[in-house]
Amino acid sequence: MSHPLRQHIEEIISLTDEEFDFILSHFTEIKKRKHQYVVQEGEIVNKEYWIVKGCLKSYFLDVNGKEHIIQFGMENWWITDYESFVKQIASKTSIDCIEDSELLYITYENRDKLTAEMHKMERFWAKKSKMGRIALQNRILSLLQNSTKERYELLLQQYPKLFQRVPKKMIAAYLGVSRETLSRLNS
Amino acid sequence: MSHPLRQHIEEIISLTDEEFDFILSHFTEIKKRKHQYVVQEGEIVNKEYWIVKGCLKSYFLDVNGKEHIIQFGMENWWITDYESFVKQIASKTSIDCIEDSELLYITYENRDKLTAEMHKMERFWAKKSKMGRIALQNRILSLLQNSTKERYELLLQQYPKLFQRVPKKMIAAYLGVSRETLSRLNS
DNA sequence: TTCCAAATGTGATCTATATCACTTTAAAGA
DNA sequence: TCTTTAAAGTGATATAGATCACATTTGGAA
Repeated sequence: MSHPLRQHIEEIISLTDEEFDFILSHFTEIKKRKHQYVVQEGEIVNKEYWIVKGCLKSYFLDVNGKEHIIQFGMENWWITDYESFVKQIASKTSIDCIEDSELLYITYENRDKLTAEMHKMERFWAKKSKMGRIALQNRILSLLQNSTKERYELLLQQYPKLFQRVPKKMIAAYLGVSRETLSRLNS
Repeated sequence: MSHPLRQHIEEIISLTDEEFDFILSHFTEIKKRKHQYVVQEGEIVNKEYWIVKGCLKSYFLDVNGKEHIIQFGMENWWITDYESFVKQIASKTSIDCIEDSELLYITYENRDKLTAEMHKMERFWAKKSKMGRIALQNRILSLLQNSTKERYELLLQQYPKLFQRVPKKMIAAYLGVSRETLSRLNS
């Protein structure tokens, strides 16, 4: 069985063994424990992470110290502070591990290099960027259109595994609702 | 003075006269009157529009017939149903002119062709896609974090011109609030 | 200029959700 | 295993915003 990252990339573009080895050589593996961070607010993020195993959240703390979750990440997902990574400015968000996690990261420089060296990967990331944008637009539409209960049920339906892995209060912070209200949705 | 589209593209990549002429040859100009549509819900969108002059809205009608505005477009902005255009599936949204408008459009095929023929344009659109994604993420953050009044004031501050050009009820439909509540924010 | 439709403002009421306070349950360390 | 901390449930209350109803203003179209 091939490397999970290879399977992931080959969902979009096909690769030879040599090409994949070349790609993989631009990545580094790291392990993090639950509660450890991979990105901290204020830093200029120069890595993009691909999740081999585990679960993470990217979140923003507002002026009142309230947490707003932008994204959960699980196996086969990419995670970083995208704005900081792309623009090379200070990050507004942090990323923490919700479980012990195994990650592969690529640095900004290596991603740049790989994009230039290998046109297929430029296309891969362009596609990912397009798909990410579409997903965000649909989330906005859902925030405008659906009630809290509807958004809760849609999330439950789309990512049932998430509910076994992350505390409800984080689901609430993702949906933009208080944990008390979320709790009462079940009754 | 050079073509406005050239100025727009040259904010990201520089072009020779020949290159720009080549790019422009892939576009077609159209004019639309106020209240005319450029995209209708249900169609497979195969054009991306660049606004030379005018003002448009892309919106979604929910099951109750309530309008939710995804995006306003004014001079130098791109507009289309991005999900329909990229995935070539039926559009969930419609796009109407709020004012008489002059548009340049590029078809899906021409965009594909131009991307393949001219690497610079592949990079241009990749950059646009990244920036679009960042903007959407910030809008989600704002929906999660800010009160209606704060979102109203942020919009007013970011796009003051918008308030002279579009009815308040559309601003309300963009912010995700009733027109009555928006009206009361001023008092 | 007149007339009609759309846009806007505003009062009264209803409802979903936030917030605060406290209890119960579960999980993680020591 | 015990102890501490985090998570989750629930009642009471406050509040922002939706909804309905109607008045007023504005902008086009005839």
